[in-house]
Amino acid sequence: MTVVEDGLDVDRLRLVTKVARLYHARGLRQAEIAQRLRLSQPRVSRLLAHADSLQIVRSTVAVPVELNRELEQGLRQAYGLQNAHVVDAVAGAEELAVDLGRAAAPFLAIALATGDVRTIGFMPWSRTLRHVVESLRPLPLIAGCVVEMLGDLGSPALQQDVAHQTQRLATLIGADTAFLRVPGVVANPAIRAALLRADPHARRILRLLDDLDLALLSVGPCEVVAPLRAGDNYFTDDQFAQARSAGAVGQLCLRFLDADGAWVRTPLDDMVVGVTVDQLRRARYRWAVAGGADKYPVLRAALVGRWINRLVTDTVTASHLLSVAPS
Amino acid sequence: MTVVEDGLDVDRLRLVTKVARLYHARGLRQAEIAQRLRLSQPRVSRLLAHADSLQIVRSTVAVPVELNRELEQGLRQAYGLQNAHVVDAVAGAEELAVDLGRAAAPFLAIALATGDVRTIGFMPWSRTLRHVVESLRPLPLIAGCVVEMLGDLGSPALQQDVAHQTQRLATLIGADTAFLRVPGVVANPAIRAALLRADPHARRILRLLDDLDLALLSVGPCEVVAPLRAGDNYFTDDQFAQARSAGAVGQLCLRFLDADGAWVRTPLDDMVVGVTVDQLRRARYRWAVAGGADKYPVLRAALVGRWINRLVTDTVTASHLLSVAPS
DNA sequence: GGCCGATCCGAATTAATATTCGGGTACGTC
DNA sequence: GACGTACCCGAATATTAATTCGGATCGGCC
Repeated sequence: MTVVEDGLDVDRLRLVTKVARLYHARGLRQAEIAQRLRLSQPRVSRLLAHADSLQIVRSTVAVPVELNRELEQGLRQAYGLQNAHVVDAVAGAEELAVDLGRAAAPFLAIALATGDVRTIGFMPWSRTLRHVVESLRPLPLIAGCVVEMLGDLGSPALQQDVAHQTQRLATLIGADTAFLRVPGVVANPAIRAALLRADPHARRILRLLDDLDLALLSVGPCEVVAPLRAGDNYFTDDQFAQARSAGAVGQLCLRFLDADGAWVRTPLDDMVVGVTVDQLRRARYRWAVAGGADKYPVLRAALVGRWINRLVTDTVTASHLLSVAPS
Repeated sequence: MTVVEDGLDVDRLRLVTKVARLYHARGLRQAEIAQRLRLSQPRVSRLLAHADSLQIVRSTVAVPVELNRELEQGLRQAYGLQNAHVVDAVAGAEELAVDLGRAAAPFLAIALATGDVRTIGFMPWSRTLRHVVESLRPLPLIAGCVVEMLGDLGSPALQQDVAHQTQRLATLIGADTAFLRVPGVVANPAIRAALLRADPHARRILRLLDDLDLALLSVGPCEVVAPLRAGDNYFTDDQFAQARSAGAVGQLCLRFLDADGAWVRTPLDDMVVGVTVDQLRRARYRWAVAGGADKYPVLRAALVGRWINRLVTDTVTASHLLSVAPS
C-alpha cells in the first residue's frame, strides 16, 4: 500500500478531494455523489468531514469593505494611522480575541504579500496574535524571517504552544524562524546580563529586532493577565503596581506607557528579555490587533504615542477610541 | 434608509456577515444563531444563502500537492516545462473545462503574486480560460495590464460575455484592460490591413503584445468548435481543411502547428487580428489550461515546440501526453 | 488458530437545513 | 383610498446531511 507522509492512503486522499470538489465546487448533493461514485451517502458525508479536517476545503468569510468605513477613516485621521480595520465582533469578551484574530488574518496576508516585508517581529504571548496565526492561510511567498520579540513566559505547556505558533506563522509564509528560548522576564538585571552573556544565540535574535519590517505587537493592561501567574517569568502584582504608580496605564510588549503615550521608564525594563522601545520605534509596520474595555487606556496611549501605525479592532473599541481621540 | 452602491441596506449586509461568521467561522448551528440573534431558523438559512450569492463566504477545495506529483514531474521533464499541474478531472468532456479552470485558478494566482508579472495576454475565446477567470479570487495586487490576444469572434452575446471576463480578470488583479474590439478573423488580408489602418486603438493593443510577461493561451483542434459557426468572424471548415492539408494538427491562438510543433505558415495567418507567432514566442510565462482527447495532438505539438512552458491538465490527458512524449 | 482492539462500512435513524405556503407590509399607481 | 406588485417573514414541512449502531474485516499478539 502506497502511503504518504501523513499516513494516509493516496487513493483515499484522491477520493476525498474528488468528493470535496463535487460537493463544494460543483454543488452536487451527497446522494448524487454517492450514486455517481458507488458509495453510500453516509460515506460521502464522512469523506467530506475528513476533507474538512484535512483543510482540503477552506472557507472564508470576507467582510464587505464598506461596512465600517466611517469608523476606519475616523481612526486613521484621529491617530494618523496608515490603516485601520474595524470588525463587528460577534460576541462577548472571551471570544473577542478569536474574532479579531480571524478578521486580522486576511489583512495581514495582504500586507505580507504586497509590503515587501522581510523581517517580522512576532509577540507570541498575545492570545489575539496567536489566533491571527491560527486563521492565517498559506501564502505563496518570499522568504524572510519571523523573530520572537520576547522570551518565555508561563508554563512549559504554554511555551510549547507559543513555539508552535511561531513556527506555524513562519511555515505559512515560507520564512525562517528565530526563537527566543530564554526567560522573558527575570528577577533582576544582573540575571538578564548573565543570561545574555552565556547565550550568543539569544544575543543574535535580539539584534535581529533592530531591523524589523513588520511588528505584531502585544498590547495589555498594567496587570497580571489570565493565563499567567506569579513565578511565571512574569511581572508580579507588586511590580505592576510600581509601574502604575510611575504613571503607566498599560504595556506594549511589556514596555510601559503613560496616558499620553510616553514611555514610562522603570527599573523593570532591564528585567525584560525582549524587544526594546527603540527597536519598536524603528519597525516599519507596527500592528496591533486588540480590543475590549480593559485595553482602552493602553490602546489610546499606544495610538497617541504613534507606537502603532496599523490597527485591527472591533466596532465598540473603535467608537470608544474615537470618542477619546485627542483633538 | 442608508443604502450602499449595490442597493443593499447596510444593516442587512452587516447582519448577513455576522450570521455568516457565526455559521462558518464559529461553527454554530442555524438554530443557535437564530436564537442568539432573535431570528427564525429559516431566516438564518436565507441570510446564509444571501451571503453565498454575495460571495461573502468563499470556499475553495485545495488539492493536496502530493497526489499527482509523478505525472507532473514526468511532464516537466518530458517537455521541459517550468511547471505542470495535473488534476483529477471529475467527470465527462463537457465539464472538463470547468474543472480545469477551477483547478488552474489558484496556480495562476500564485504565479501572479510571485512572478513579477506586468502585462498579461489573455485569450478570452477559450472556454477553459473563461472558467479560470470565473474561479479566480481577488488578489491584493499590483497594477499591470490585461491585453486581449484576439479580436472578436461569434455572436454579439458571446462578445459581451468575453469582454466581461476580460474586465473581471483585470479587476480581480487590479490591472488595466486593453480590449481588442475588432473582428478576430477577417475574410482577406486587405480587410485586415484596412481595419488596422483605420483603428489606431487596435494598433496600440497589438503592439502591447510585443512584451508579454504572461500569456494565457488557447489551444484547439484544427476545426470549427462548438459555439462558433460559419460567418462568425472565424475560419470556415474549408479553411481549416486547407490548414490540415498543409500539415496542421491544431492551433494555438489561431496559429497553426504541425505534429512536430513547427509553425505551419498559411495565408490564413494574415486574416487573423491577434497575437502573432513571434509575440507568443517572446512571452515569458506561456500557460495552457487544456485537456481532452480532441486536444491531444495539438497539445503535444505545442509542448514539443516549446510554445507552452506551464501546463494545467487532467490525469488522463497527462498520461497520454507522457505516453507520446519524444524520447 | 483464536482472541482482542481498531477501523471501516451501510441501513436506519435522528438532526439540521432548505423550501413551501399563506399572511403581512411597504410602496408605486391610478 | 383602492388596488396591484413585490418583497419579507415565520410556521409547517420536505429535503438533505450527520450519527448511531451492529456487523464485517484486518492486523497484531499470545
